[in-house]
Amino acid sequence: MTQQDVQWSTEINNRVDVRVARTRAAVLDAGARLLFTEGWHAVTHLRVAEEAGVGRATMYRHWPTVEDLLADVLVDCQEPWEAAEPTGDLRVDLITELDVFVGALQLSKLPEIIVAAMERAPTDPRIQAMHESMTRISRHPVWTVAQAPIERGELDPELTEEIVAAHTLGPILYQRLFDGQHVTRSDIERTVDAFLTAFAT
Amino acid sequence: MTQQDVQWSTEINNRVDVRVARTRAAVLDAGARLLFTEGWHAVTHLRVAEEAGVGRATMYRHWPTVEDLLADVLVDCQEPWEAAEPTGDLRVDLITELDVFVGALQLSKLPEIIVAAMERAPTDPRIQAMHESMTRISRHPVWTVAQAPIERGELDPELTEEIVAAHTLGPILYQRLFDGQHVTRSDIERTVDAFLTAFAT
DNA sequence: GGTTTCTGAGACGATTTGACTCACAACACG
DNA sequence: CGTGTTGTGAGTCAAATCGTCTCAGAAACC
Repeated sequence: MTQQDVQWSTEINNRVDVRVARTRAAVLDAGARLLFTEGWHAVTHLRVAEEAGVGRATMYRHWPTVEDLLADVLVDCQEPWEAAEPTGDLRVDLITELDVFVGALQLSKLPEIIVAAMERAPTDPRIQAMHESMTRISRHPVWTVAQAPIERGELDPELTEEIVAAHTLGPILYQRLFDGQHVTRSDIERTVDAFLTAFAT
Repeated sequence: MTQQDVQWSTEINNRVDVRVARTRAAVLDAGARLLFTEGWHAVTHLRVAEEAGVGRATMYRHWPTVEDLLADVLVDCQEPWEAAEPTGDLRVDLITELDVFVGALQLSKLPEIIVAAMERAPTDPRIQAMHESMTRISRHPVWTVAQAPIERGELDPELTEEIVAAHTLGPILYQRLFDGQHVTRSDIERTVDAFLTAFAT
């Protein structure tokens, strides 16, 4: 990187230059659009610059490498995970959470993001970190719901966050990734019931 | 494709030219190596040619596009799925099959292959077909084992191949893909027991 | 041993990649 | 509201890559 490290300091006095904000927004938006329509190999400086109506040089100023760009795009297009209100009924709450999960899988392009991140994760620590954070975020809701029943002894006390995730998110994700088909309400209920039957004490 | 379609007909009188075989073997081997070490974006004509010690022109002769190349690499590095001898004990047989599955996941770079295939599948019908065949192959063993008990009424008669796969391979694959950690014997047993508990009649 | 045919080296134009410059417009700040 | 600062776009540049093609030589086939 011969060019000066941070000439446009992004924020001065805690204030972001309007132009910078505009550029970033346009680019990240265009990047996400390309990622979802053409796959992650379409996310290059050139393509995104064209798509965003932004100069190519500007791209390189903000994101020196493709990894910088892709990492930002991935972070940006992660929709916030709205936590559902727990009713106290474990079965109902699990179904609700998995419903949200499936919604995210279907509406947003989470599978594409997951795959893109997984592909790059081995080589890029930033994306690896993002992948881990995504994993954590996705399993947090079901773990939160399951935690109390475990402590109360209604569920197998051996259960860990990883195991709960594997047996609730796992089957759902498998169906979405490999069968491609829509994950239906009854798929969710079957998964939850199987989990409860197997791990209820 | 201006160059004549098949000048080296690959086989003459059902016999493959030794040189062709050598080249193909070297290239597919190098391609797999690159795929597993640097990810699938490293599988380009140039890189593979260097890695395999083969002329670049030769690459283009055999595999005009990157998709041709990658598809062949993927097909080639799929190890044959040796079917285990069923004992008749459902639990034992399922554990055995999942053991084989986990072995394939750990030894071969199946996850990398899966991810690579998934990434390209939407754009390339050949890779999509390969992805589907891979899916079919992977779930065939567990389905075979589960089928008889279902017919005998020992397992939920509603069970389909997709559902069985989702609830056996799903959790295992999730752990491998997202936790990255080694899938242990007890993980397999837990998965099988959960499945049996949930779906035994 | 003669013929076929596969290979490697290299050349080629076209395209892509990063890096850089510079004039200009838009912002921030007094 | 004017002035100085700073991000931006257009465009240039060398280097690398892509896909194609030619050609001589080596090696396989018969």
